[in-house]
Amino acid sequence: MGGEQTPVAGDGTIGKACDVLDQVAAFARPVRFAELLESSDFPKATLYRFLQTLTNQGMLSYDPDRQTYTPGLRLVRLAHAAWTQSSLAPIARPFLDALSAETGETVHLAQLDASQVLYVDKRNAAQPVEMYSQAGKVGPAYCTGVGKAMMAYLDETALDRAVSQQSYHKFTDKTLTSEAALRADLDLIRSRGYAIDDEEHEPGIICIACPILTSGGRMLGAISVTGSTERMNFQQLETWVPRVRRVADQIGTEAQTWRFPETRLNADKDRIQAT
Amino acid sequence: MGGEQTPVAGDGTIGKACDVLDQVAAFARPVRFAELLESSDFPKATLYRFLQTLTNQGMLSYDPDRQTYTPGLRLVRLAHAAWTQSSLAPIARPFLDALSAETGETVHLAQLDASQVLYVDKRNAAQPVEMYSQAGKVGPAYCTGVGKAMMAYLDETALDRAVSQQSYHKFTDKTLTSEAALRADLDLIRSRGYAIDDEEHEPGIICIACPILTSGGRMLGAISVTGSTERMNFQQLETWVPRVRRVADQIGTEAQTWRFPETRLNADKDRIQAT
DNA sequence: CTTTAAGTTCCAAATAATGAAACTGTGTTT
DNA sequence: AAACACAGTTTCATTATTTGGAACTTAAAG
Repeated sequence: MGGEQTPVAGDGTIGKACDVLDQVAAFARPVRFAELLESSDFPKATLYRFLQTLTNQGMLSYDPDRQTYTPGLRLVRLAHAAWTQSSLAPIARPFLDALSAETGETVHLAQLDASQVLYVDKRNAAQPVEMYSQAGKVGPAYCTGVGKAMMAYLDETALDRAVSQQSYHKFTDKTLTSEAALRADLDLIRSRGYAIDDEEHEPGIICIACPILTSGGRMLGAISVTGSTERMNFQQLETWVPRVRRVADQIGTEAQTWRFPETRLNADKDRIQAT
Repeated sequence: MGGEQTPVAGDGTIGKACDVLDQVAAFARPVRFAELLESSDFPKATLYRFLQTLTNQGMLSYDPDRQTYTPGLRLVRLAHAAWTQSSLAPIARPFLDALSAETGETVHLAQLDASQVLYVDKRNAAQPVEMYSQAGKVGPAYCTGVGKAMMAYLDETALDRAVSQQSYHKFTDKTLTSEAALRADLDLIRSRGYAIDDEEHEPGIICIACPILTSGGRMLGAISVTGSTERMNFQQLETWVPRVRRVADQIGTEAQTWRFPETRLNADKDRIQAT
């Protein structure tokens, strides 16, 4: 399964440290030193010192019983800050609530991270949102509605990089599996103003997605409404397009206008009320 | 060499980079270069390059319109991995569900991170009191039930460090504000097996908390049941202690026994069902 | 058109990272 | 019990990166 390596290499020591973090995260389970060593380009001593330092910093966590590493708690703390300080997710929240209530369908808010789709928030008709089990997930960009909607509005440089970094795995027989096919679809998306995913990632799952843009044309993210072919077809799903586009525009405008509320030094985060 | 100057100890370049991340997160809002420079020990050029590199790595995110930095999306992705790979949170989940259903009160799962309480999971009360804490949030350790429960079971070295790192701000007139008072309470907690928070953090909020320990005595975290003085007193709340302790023990045992399920290389995480 | 502040680049000196090899400790085989 | 294999840890001379004062380039204010 190709493309798990970050060829971005550079950025000195910090870049290497981040690579190690990604590597640990990529295992999707607690991992031993020897396993990491095998899948790593670093020599033993170097990798060892990285793990020591990162663990010491709380970016990794080490289980002495099992002798395994996992991504650390400090990341959770920092991610919480990332989520709340973002100029997109907190703003979009009420809009997602509304959109979810109106459509009764699954709604996603996504951003682009390292040419991948990162789901930042979600409304599922049935289940309530659980922050770190649902948001934070990543998915492919070339075969999802939000992914294509976002890529379509990247500037040329970023687009080239993003397009070339996709892995083009054929999830279904409708998946676009070439750069050319993807670029053609992106052109279509730009002229139409929204993206569709016609079972390109999962059979039976279709969706429409709109980019979130600032007035200056900068792409911030995307939102989508997802349905299943068992319950609906594209005709029905596309009736939501104007609504979704309006919501996307509103979020884009607000995100641009919005200033972070002034925090008084004292009574800002004392509302924890939890022991 | 001495090196007594820096308030924040550094693990070389990586430690410094992490400090910068924390600093950005600590502002709790998008922050400009100049603001960071002012609150930083680093010289201009150094800080500048750190911000460049971290932004480039996705650990920070830069808003070109506003010229501000916030913690980056990559942290959200990594935190998601931290949450799912942790040997505590996923295991504790069903137990929290059960405890929440039985008690009808707010239930927290916390871990210790840098001598602070980090809330890792949470269940809201049936009759939701106004509550702002959420997963990822941090709180003080010296005046919360979970915080004291965890500190009481640290080994001597870690305890000394933790106790000395508390800020001892007097939130209410019942807050313990000295190292001596805290240590005395921790002794009591050890002999009793659970911690109480008697409005020490917020007026009207009381709670009982039990540590989660491995059979080897290693402290993994804590769980708590929180109530409000308007609806109940300690007599009532403490009837839950045996139940909470049993749950904590079960979680501790499972966390120790548990092996991460083998991941098939193929059909691992494609169940995203999101476009 | 100045002036001031904010952000960016340069480069020699200082510092930190590197990694081959040697070492330690633990558990297993002969 | 000695010999071995193995996973993890430490050492240290070499090499590469980081550092930060100062100079430079905008961008806004007077």
